[in-house]
Amino acid sequence: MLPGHPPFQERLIRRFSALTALDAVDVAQLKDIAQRSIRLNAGRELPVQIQAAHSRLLVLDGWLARTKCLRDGRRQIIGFYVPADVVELDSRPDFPISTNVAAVNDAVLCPAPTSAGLMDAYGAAAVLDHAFLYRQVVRLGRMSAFERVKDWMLEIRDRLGRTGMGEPNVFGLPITQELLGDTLGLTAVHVNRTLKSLREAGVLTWRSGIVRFLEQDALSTEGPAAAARLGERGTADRAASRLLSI
Amino acid sequence: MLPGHPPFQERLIRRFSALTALDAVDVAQLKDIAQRSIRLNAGRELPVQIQAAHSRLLVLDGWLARTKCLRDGRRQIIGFYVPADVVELDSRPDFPISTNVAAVNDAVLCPAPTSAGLMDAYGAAAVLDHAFLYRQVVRLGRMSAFERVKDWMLEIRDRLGRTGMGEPNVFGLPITQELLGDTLGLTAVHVNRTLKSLREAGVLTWRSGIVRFLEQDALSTEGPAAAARLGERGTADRAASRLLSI
DNA sequence: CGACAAGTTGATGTTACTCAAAAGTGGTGG
DNA sequence: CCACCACTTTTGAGTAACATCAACTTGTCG
Repeated sequence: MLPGHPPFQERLIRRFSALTALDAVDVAQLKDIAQRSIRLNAGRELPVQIQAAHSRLLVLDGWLARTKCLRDGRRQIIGFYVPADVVELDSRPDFPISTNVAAVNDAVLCPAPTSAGLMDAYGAAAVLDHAFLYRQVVRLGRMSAFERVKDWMLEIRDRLGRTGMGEPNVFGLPITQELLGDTLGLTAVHVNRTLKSLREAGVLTWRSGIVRFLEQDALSTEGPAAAARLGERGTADRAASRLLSI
Repeated sequence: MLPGHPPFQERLIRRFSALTALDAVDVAQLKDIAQRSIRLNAGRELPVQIQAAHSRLLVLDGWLARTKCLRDGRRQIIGFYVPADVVELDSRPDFPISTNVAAVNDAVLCPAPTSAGLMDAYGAAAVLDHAFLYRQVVRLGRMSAFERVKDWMLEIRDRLGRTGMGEPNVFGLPITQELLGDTLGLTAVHVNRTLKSLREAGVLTWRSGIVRFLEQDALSTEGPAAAARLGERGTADRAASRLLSI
């Protein structure tokens, strides 16, 4: 655990308290999870027997990634799991797509306790994760490399921040540029060049595992709301007629 | 309703029966939904009051799209809802991203009945939809335009096929090339060129709203399973060392 | 038929990829 | 402590894929 990071129990309590009201039983369960921990070394996939034995795991420490590799070696990282995230393991073998969960660095997980308040929190966390998946689709489908990296960094900053990891505009990012490329649909080389241009544009720096946002207006790549109908099209400015809310 | 398509009650029963065992009550509820139907004209967004009043809707007829528009007018279609799909409406205003649901063509929906068996089916459908979202991420992040269009067509063929819409390799596709471009992160012009190359490659044709797959091996753009660890890398062939299951 | 949306094609521009190599980083053992 | 190794980051040069801009054609519906 890095200095400046709260212990994992505190991170879990902080995060789930923000999602739902926890009672004494919920908190007691969270404080009691360390002994059932599952360790996963960097690069290792979550073993099948673990996935079969549990439907839901909590991330206590380390980062994990949900990945999909095509048979020619191309890899897509669908998303990362950071400390205090909930890993849902309900996938079936007969799926339209099968993915894997692997540890990005040495990670510690545990079976998710099942008290009522915590179950509520898992539900809320699942809905949030779903929204992040939407955001990932928008990043990949309609953003430039520059925007993708910036938007992803903002997302991770916020996700780490809500468990007390990192200051408002500084956080530790324990992944390689290649992994970021596989997340954002870019090559590692292009990620590197994009980081350079983000640095030169005064947006952020990322050195020796620490990301610093330099702008004060580093809030969002999105903007104010507007409204339009699907398929509607202005005769003059087509783009302007399609706006929707952020 | 196009000729050759089963009525919507039959489509719903067919689809949900494949997801879970339905009893007489479930079937009766499905047969009784027509009178509560919600009509949505092509291009119209799902009204806020409908989203507030219901947590889940069933698509009886027509296609809908979940969209996200950036403030400069770029639009991403996150996914489509086709007849017999379940639209979950649990998003909150304070989300990391806000999306809209709009009708692609004249559509009919209804509030989802809540018998026990159907609730099971909705859960299974939600898990499936989640997997399709993963697939969308992989398409956008790591596939060429050619592969994206082909893979998406296969997905839609399968999704329509399981409710009896369309023959094994022929189905109606009631959208424009521009909408497909907004789905696959491409311009309408490039979608058009890609369709031409798919035609010339003997993969599929799409004329006057009908898609026909021409290959008999049109099963999947993915392939056999392999195994690797995140971050592992062969000294000789890096790509080959990263394979994972389909 | 006329009007408008959708599809098609060509020419050109830009973004990101590929291949290649050098320089930096961290760990490990002599 | 240093040498070595593997990995990662960085930069350059050339290329491929996709976007953009601008016509023109086809289809659809009144």
